[in-house]
Amino acid sequence: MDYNRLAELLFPHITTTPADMEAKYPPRKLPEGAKVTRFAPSPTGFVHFGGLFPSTVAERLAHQSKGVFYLRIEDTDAKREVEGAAQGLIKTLATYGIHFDEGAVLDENGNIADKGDYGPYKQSMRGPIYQTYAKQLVREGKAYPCFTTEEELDELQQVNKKEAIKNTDWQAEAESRRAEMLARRSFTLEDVEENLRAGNPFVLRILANGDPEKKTKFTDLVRGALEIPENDEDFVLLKSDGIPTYHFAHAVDDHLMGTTHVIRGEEWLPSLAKHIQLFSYLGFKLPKYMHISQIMRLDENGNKKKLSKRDMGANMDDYTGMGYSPEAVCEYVMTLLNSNYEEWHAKNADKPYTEFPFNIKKMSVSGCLFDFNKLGDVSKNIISRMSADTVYEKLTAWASVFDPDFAAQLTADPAYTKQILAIGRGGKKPRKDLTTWVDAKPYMGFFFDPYYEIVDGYPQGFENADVVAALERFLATYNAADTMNEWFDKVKAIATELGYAADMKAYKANPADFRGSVADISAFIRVAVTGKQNAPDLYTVMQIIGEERTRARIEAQINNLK
RNA sequence: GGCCCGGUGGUCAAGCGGCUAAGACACCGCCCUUUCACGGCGGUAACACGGGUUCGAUUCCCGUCCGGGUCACCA
Repeated sequence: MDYNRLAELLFPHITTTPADMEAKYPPRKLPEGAKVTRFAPSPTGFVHFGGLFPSTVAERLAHQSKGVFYLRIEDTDAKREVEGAAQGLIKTLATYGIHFDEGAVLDENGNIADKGDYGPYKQSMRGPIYQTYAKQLVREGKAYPCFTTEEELDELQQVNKKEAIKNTDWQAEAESRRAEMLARRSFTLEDVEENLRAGNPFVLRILANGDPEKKTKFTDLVRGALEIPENDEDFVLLKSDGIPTYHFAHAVDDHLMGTTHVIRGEEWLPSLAKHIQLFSYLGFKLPKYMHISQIMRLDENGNKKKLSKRDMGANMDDYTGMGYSPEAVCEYVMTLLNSNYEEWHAKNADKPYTEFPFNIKKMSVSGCLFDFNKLGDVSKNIISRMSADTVYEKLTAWASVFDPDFAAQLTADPAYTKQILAIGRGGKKPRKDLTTWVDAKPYMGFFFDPYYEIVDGYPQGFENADVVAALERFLATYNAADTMNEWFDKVKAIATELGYAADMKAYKANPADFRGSVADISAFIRVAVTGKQNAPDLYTVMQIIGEERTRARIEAQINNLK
């Protein structure tokens, strides 16, 4: 067969050569050891937790090595593309600290633009580049056109219909596919000319020369030594619209763009054979690969499943609404990514995670379960270390979007709100009341009159009259100017007066001797003032709320209970 | 079903031929405490199984089992 002729037939409009491309996209000039990595999402939806993973690794590796981290939009499947998804991706990634040096960026109008010398960074704009290499492969007899239509193929591939998967005769399936593939390979130039004249679309397939019985040794940076069977499948390089498949685009782009480390999910491992073959056909140097294990969730049968779009916690845009700050999520990701992160963080509590020396060798090979408990713990610690001012800013920013009514309360008197937020904050052992911003309202809502309500009720085992008696005495002696000790002494005096134990030890020794304890008296007052049985230090709370409102709340309760 | 990857407590995980098998989260108990939140102390709980190799296997090899991934003109 005259392959040059075939190439001209197939790609008459392509006049560029691979050499032209190499000249246009020369190797990058970077210091020794600098890594070039990328994140290459397809704009089909939101950023997935499972996508934040590899992108965090890629970002860390590039920036830690003074290399380049770029964004490439893999929009080769027009059918699945979602309007505006690429823009959303960029914004979401940015909130999680994923910033790109190069590639697709948002311009001032919010549109996707290119930044850097290796573009375009949208694959749909790179048709001629791919076709240049495609033409070359045809010339070399390494790729061929296939005029079999998608519909015809579908009939052969009932295997991929999920429902049929169990009843499939795999043996027969494989054989018929193999036969089909071999049949596709035999054609004449005349066949091609005829199809072309008839306007029939074709896909370009690789002419696979591998023997799956033969394994090639391969080293993955996270998984170590691997044995990859050679590829013998004539997979598609160019779809009938002239746009490449992932495999082909991966080879051409990562070569031309100078990617040194390909970081992607482990679902790509089975395709690795194809990529090795392609790079070899194209005469490209194979980049280093890291296949990151996936994040899992538990299904109803207790089995692990890969975290998918619909799962809780999958959509990165949801975390904000759930009240998690991006720092918390990033730190949680780090704990999963590098097992020694927590140890480092314990010693460097004040440093941002970006200073952590990220190490490929510390990455886990097996997929881990998403753990909200752990995320919560990380988040709680982060919030506890913030200053009252910082919490005020973040909380009000969050509330202004997700709970405007609450935001209005919080910002009505910033000094007041900050006083509340300062309770137990600072010092070695700060309180850890807030796991997420969502917790703030139930925790501190009672400080604001509109949210004050009796939610817990008074302690069990007491009559309303008991509560009223205690509250009335308290009101009679209450002086907002008292110190904490004076204040509590008065509470104790009330306890004694009403037959409650003022001393907890004495009460615990002989509970039957008393009506209750000073703890109960405190609880009565606490519920009256805060509406809850659990709250931060009562004296402090009353100081912040102020004498007038404290009295008003207690009086209202007395009237209510009478 | 073929191929590939994996298997240490409920979860995340240290471990790299010799240890009473770390630590963190979660859970439970005790202490502190007028409640809560912290903090302190302690506890329950693991090397999937069977064969090798070896003086000795969680660690190396093989098999079994289990789990995951993948088998498109999707990425």
